[in-house]
Amino acid sequence: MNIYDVSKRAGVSIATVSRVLNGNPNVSEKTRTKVLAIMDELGYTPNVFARGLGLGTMKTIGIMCSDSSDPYLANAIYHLEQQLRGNGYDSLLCCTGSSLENKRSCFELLLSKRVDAIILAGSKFVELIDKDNAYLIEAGKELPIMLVNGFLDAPGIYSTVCNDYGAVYYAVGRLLDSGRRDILYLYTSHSYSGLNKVQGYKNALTDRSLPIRRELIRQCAKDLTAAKELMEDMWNSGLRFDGVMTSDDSLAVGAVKFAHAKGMAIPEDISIIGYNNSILSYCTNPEISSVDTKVKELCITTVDTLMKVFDGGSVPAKTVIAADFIQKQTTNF
Amino acid sequence: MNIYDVSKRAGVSIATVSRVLNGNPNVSEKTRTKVLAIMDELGYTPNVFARGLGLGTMKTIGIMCSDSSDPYLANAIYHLEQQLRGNGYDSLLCCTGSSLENKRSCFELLLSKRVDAIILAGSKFVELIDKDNAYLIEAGKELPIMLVNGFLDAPGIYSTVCNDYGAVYYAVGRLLDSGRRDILYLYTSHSYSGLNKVQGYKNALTDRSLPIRRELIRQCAKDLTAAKELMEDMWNSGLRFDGVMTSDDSLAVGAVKFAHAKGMAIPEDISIIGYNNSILSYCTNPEISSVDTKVKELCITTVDTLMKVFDGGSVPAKTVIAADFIQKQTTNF
DNA sequence: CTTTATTCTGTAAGCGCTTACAAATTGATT
DNA sequence: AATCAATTTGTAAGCGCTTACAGAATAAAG
Repeated sequence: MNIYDVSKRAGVSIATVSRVLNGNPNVSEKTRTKVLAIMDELGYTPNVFARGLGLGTMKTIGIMCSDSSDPYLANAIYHLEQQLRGNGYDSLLCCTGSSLENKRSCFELLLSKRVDAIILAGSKFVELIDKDNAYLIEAGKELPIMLVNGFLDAPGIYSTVCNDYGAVYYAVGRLLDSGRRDILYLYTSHSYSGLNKVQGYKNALTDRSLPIRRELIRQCAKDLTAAKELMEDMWNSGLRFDGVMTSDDSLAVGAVKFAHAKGMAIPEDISIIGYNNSILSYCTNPEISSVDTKVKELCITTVDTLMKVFDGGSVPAKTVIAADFIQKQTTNF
Repeated sequence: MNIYDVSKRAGVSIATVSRVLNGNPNVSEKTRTKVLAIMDELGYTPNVFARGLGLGTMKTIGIMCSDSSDPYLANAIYHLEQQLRGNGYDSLLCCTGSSLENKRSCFELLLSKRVDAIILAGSKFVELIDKDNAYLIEAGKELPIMLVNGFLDAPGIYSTVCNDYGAVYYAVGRLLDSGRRDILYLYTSHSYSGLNKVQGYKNALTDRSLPIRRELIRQCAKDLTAAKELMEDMWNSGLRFDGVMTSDDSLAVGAVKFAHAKGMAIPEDISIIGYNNSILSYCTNPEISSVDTKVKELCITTVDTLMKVFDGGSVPAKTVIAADFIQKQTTNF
């Protein structure tokens, strides 16, 4: 069942059938409806490979993420896929894990599959593809590259980011203004957004003429138990804090566990703020106040931007989405 | 840059280059290494579209799931993608949501993309594609269909399922044997696995000559709050229970919230058992005892089976994976 | 040094589609 | 009725690859 069968049955040439297939306007209304009817009757589906060969594209977008089972990324993937399909594009998914080598090979895989664009979901990408980003910058010349929560200033590379700096600045500011003084900052990685977040933390302090204490800024694996244990270690070594700002909800859950273990009252003895407002922040008791990073909006914007790029429109290299602070039960300001 | 360039540069015909590309043994070692060297030198990547046209396949598997942001499915997708890529296949992802219409159109989309097989992740599929499954059964004649946690007895359709019946039978049995008598069973849907689970619950009772009380078997939206509120309604209307078995961790989290709200001690006043042993079950205090459904193993088996199908080997229509009960803090038997 | 079997390589015909270009049809204008 | 422009259609040449088949080269055997 191919274009020949349709053309024969409809009494036209394959060129005409192809034109109908591609919405070419140079087809009389009469033949168009006729051909469409035949296609329907025969249950004809154009062969995507042949189509791809001719057109050089298969309307497929590559999505790369480190780990699709991370609640935040899982959410992003869902929304990206929905938006892409809504625009007639398919999603080729690649989960890279965290090894640089794997990231590279996934990227090349997608390129070899001739995807029309690549979306890098998650901020841990940019700085890991390679040191000086030469690799990504080169790729950006070949096809559009969309960064979700990452930024790289180069032609063909477009970013949609959340206002992480502002979100943390605000949240930590509220903690400080409500009288907290020793605020621990736990983060998972020094990614693009990670750097912005920590800067928000620092500036919230300095803008209030408060000192930045390096011992209160700590990296931690994205793991409930790791966060809890790190805090216990810190506490047991004499360090004190009455507030915790985190770069991810999972760390905040660990903080709640820490507080429970120590018999501390939340938020009276210790305030805790999560990040991403994922389902995790709703599971604990008390529920964790968290920053809603608007994943859905981020994804919609990313895909919208991509479509504009395809249409040849001029689009901003970077779009910033405003985050929301969601007050739940681990803060009381 | 195409196969011609390579052949010219290597001083051989395109047929020979193609043979090298496809690992055809009818190439002398000398020419093979030479061609490979040239490919490498030129950075040649075969055009997948042309390849697909010639071979009729692009080594791509379609993965369908209702919602990739569900923790369980997100995990499944991750492992499926990893396994598939490890076997040289790409993953085309489609998130269908729950509407039947959407499921159908996703399925047809994947078919039209000429994927080599379709994996349906999540048990809510089989019974929703259509009433009598005629649709799926028909598709199974065209290409392999793999069901993860679903079952349908038809040629070309292969299932990998978790022993849900046994898992629930065991867990509820332990609750009963530890003296609990009024065990609430909350489930999200009457999917294939859903039916098996509830049967496990029932048989655990009847095998102990205990009555099945219909008012203790309740459906509930897969939502923390919904579960909590349902339980409150039941409790407030006078119903009493000292144990809760759920078909999903999210419901169990809701149960923990209910217990907290009522000031009940866990597990002394009420035992709670989750399902899937997802990260949610580790977030609460106390942490929720849960059934580990071995997603990774399930996915590995699914892909292994698929590869065997491709190789033409005879494979069982259904493979069962044993679940594990993970005792944490919401039970004490 | 033939002859024959074996291994290796090249030729050319697709795979199903797109599209430039030419040809045919239609309609408007004189 | 003849002319020309505009619209619609068909022809045929790719797109880059695979593979059946034929032909060349090599090796084994006489």
